Amino acid sequence: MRKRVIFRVDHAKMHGMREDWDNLRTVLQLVRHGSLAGAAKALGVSYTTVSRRVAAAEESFGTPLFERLQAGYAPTEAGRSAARHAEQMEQAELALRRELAARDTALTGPLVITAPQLLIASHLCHVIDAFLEKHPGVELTIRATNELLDLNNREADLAIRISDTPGDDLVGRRLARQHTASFASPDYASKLQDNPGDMIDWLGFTFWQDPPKAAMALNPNQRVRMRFDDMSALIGAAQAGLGVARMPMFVGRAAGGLMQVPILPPQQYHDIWVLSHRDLKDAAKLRAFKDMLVPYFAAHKDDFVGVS
Amino acid sequence: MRKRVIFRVDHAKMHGMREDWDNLRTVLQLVRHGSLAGAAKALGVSYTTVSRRVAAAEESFGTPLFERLQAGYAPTEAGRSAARHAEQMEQAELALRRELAARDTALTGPLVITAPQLLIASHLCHVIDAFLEKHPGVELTIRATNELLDLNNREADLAIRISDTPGDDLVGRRLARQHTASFASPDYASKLQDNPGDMIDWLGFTFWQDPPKAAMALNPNQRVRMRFDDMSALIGAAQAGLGVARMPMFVGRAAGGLMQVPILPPQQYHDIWVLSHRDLKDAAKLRAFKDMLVPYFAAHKDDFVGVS
DNA sequence: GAAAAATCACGCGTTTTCGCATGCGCTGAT
DNA sequence: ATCAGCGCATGCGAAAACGCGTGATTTTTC
Repeated sequence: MRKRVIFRVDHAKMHGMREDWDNLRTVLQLVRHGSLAGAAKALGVSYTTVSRRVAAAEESFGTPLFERLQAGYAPTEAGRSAARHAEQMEQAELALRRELAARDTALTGPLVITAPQLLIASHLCHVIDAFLEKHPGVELTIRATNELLDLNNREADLAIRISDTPGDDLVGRRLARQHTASFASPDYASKLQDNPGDMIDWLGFTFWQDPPKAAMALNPNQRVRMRFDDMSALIGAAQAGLGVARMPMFVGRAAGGLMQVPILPPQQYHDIWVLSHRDLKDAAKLRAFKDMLVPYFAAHKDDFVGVS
Repeated sequence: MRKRVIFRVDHAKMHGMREDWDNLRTVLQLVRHGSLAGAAKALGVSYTTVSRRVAAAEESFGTPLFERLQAGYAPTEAGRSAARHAEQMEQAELALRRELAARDTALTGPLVITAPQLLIASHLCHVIDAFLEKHPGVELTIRATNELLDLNNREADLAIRISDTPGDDLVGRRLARQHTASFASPDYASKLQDNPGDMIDWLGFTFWQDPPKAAMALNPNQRVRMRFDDMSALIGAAQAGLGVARMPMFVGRAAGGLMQVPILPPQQYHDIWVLSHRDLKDAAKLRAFKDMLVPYFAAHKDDFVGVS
């Protein structure tokens, strides 16, 4: 009895107090965020706890991992090393979570998908509606953003993106080819038609310097009147009749109060892809969603390309 | 204020209750040991805690990891998968601990070395004595065994072994070449000398079938009288005059009451090596120890080889 | 075939951990 | 120059985790 206790203590001591995998996780987040508060938010605990766990980790490793500065916690060389290894541990954990998620054959529980706002509003909402109708047990979260969420991290299980570059560890298939075209309000469109020589006002993105080169070649009397950093705002301006905007065909068609103008013929644009992590390729819920997504886009493929 | 709290909750929920790296460690040990009690002993906690942590892990992953059988906990396929990934996490942790240990330049604190019992008794004890004299701050643990301890695991920091095969990730250098020779008690030795034609009784290891082939070629009148699975026992039998034993030169010389007999000339045997993990090659304490070890063996190299 | 050992589940009292509140130093803006 | 904002340390009460003891069942041993 007594001997057993002693053995236990010896064992733990010899192998150096291994009570600290969670502490390593904390160290990793603290290195990433640089402050107790930031790490605490990421971990969902109070910063007091972060402070304590880090102290415990330093105690366990027998070496300081951070310098306490006024501006926050700065990792020492040892701290950075700890974070590097903790990152490997995190990768292993994420791989495990993916594997377990892939093994799950139930059509219930959480599912996170991400897609561009405008594509959700115009088309995906119908797919989502039908999907939930068919599988009411799925707790669907939709992250409407153009940002590239990290599918490794499982910030999302499935992404619908407008891009040509899937990225590592991701697999996917093309849902549709699409074109861009020029759109304007009916008023502005008829004005253009009636006065072909008038100045054409473009509504562009912040990174546009000049009107589209191909358009300038046809008619040099054009300018960029306003620049936007947001697609919705740009659409609103076009609807208000402020000028001509170049946008994906499906966007212009879905937005009310816009009509296509023949200033520049439809042009090939980035394809629409559905992407998921390789590990989750055959997960039941993802497959079920894709099985509705793909036929939908096949049936509506004309929405995305210009009539020739 | 309120919004922040909500965000925290959402965040944690979305990423699936990541409070469980320590729980994964528990799952790994439970898969390894197969019972709550075994895992608990390895972790230094009570088996009640193991049970709770495993339940928490299953809750977190949303899938059973073990089947509760009468005989213990049997991992499910998901449980085995979790253990595989947890093993990777463990490797990362061990690599980190090695790296931090290597970075430690202080000549204080724990140091674990392992070596064969007989080599410690005859020679290493002097090196160890001098080392501790010079570096009294080092808490030295000596694991006297012929088993191959896991240097990855840091069951030992430094190993002195009689072997030709260092193994992966290990680096080392040769301390000495050595010979084996035949030894017997003085009584038995003089009996052999006086009656050259008599039967020679060998004391061998369990895996010996016959006396050494080279000896048989010189004189067929020999047999293996007893077989041992323990070197100390074998030496004792030789000291008691029960026969002739083949052993490393340094062992026969160090054991009292034995003398070399010319039945078979000294033969090359496995070299003596000092080994450590590649990551720990330049750790201060290890280097300090090696810096005393190597000159010692250089000065005593004649102890290990036969006079020609 | 019965005793002994080992296994897990459950409930209770204790220890540990956690989160909140307060206090202090620094930075940057008004 | 003063004052809000951010960041960390510390103390205290609440909550969670832990270890122990008990009981039921099964496997092993004599």
